[in-house]
Amino acid sequence: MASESDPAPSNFIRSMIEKQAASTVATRFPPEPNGYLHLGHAKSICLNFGIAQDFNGWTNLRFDDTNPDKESEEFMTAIKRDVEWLGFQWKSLCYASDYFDDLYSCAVALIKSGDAYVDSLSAEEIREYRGSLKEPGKESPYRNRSAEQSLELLEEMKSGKHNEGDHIVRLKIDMASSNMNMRDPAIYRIKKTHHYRTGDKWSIYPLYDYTHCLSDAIEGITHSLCTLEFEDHRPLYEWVIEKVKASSVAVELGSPVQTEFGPLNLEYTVLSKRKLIELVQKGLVSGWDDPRMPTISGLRRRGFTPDSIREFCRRIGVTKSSAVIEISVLETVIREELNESAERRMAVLEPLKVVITSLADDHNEILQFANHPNKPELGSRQLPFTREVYIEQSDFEEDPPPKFKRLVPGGEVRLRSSYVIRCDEVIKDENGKITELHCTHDPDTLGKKPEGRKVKGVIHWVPAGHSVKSEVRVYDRLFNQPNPLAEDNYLDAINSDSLVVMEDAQLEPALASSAVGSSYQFERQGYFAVDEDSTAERPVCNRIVSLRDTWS
RNA sequence: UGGGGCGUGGCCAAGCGGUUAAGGCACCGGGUUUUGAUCCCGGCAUUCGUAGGUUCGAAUCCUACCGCCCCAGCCA
Repeated sequence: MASESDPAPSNFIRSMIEKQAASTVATRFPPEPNGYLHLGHAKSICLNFGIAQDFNGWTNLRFDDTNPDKESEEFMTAIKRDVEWLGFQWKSLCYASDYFDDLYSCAVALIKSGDAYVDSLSAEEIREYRGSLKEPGKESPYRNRSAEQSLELLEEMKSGKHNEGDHIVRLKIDMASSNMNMRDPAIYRIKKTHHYRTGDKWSIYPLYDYTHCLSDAIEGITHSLCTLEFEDHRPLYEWVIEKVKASSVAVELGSPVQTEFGPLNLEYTVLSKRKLIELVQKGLVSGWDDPRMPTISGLRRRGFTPDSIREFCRRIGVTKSSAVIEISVLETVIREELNESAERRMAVLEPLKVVITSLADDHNEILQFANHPNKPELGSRQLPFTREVYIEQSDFEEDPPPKFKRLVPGGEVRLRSSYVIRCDEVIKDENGKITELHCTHDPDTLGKKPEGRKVKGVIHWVPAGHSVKSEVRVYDRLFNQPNPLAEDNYLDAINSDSLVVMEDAQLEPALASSAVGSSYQFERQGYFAVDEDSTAERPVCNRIVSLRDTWS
């Protein structure tokens, strides 16, 4: 497992910073509070906070709250929790809305300097005037109206005198630019929505391209790291800061530099907030923290740890290409961590009763079980061995496939940390369904190999009268396609078997009072975490990940 | 035939003119094992999208071509 001493791997951003020998490295993680954080954000968080840490700098958490239609306090709360849970501390908690007054002053200054204007074209007209990828746009007839007139209209927009869509503030750049972002981008729109933080003060809200760069500059961010899709926005980012600096506004601005890195893509899932919102809203998952979701909260509930997610981010690297990461990378990081740290327990997910006829009805032999096969310091626990036990249905086959090394009629198998048993009789009901097995045990096999023969198989079990009935939720990938977006509709690729509930699982008694969130290895099956749906009478466990399986 | 990016093994990814082309995941052996787990040992790119060129020497420099991604929200 990765330790704190594992150095962050080299990447192009770190190399760049090393060459710069900058005095400070100031970054920010700037989510819009319109949803929950997911693995893609984790990559950005680890990059932004990690790189600042390593260069003795700092990182702000900034909510990009410029679109009150979609944003809420619930999301801000969840985001803060997730960043902290991942193990990072921000220097300042900031909000783009903190800068609304400054941003407005800057807009006034840009109008005065002739770098912005109020346009009164409709949205459709603006789209037509914008031209296409291959054809230049046309200038709005309002583009050259006087600064005084624009200022007057802006003031009216701000005070709510106009309806949404009536006017808009645009930068005056170049309608013929080959970069669409430079064709007089909009920077303020009328929106008469209550804002969680600023209330009803504003009836205009600034747009991303205008807000983000200035927010970075105001906070003194040195390295503004974002994903590849914003590459085309960089010239605009720089243009805005330069023009505002050249104006006479009394807003102090630093000189942030935007650098873009490749977004994270993970097989068998989707990592776009819009689509995750859709999954939640359509009820295709139980919520943002559904253990199948690639959200931080979903992974946490599933049983992933902050360390494992940070290690995942370390392993995938940071480059300028859009990587598609195999799911095995994620599975491996949590397996590696839990293999070291998780205590072993026995649990039978689909029970089959076994009667050991060679034992007395009241046989109750206390056996000792190591909590970890390679770590004696983790201690041991006791488990009674009784006449009736449960084994896994899949550990018995009347007609076994080749190389099957579990229990078969007339065959022997080792009950884990206990005795070797032989299957004497298969009991079935009138439908031919196996209801129980009658076996005999070899009393001379506790802690030693049987005489004169080899028993290859070892299976897990629980004592029938002493086990705890519980619900075990076996999760699988949410989509059945490596790339759900390759479908016409990605929802067609939803895996209908992504959750299988084992209603009759039997846990060994030591698991009865496990704390919510604690995780264990259920021997031979995988790693499981105790879910928050657990009750005192009925624990609920989530399968985090199966054990590696080179047989089936 | 608008602009911006990216192409190193199945998936990531180091590499920055001289290395036998790191490492991880995956996969394939073999050993240990009372978890078909773990652990251990071994294998896994004569080659860096393709074709030319520069150079004593190229994944690294140049040229052309090919492929993939992003951009026409009053979203971020």
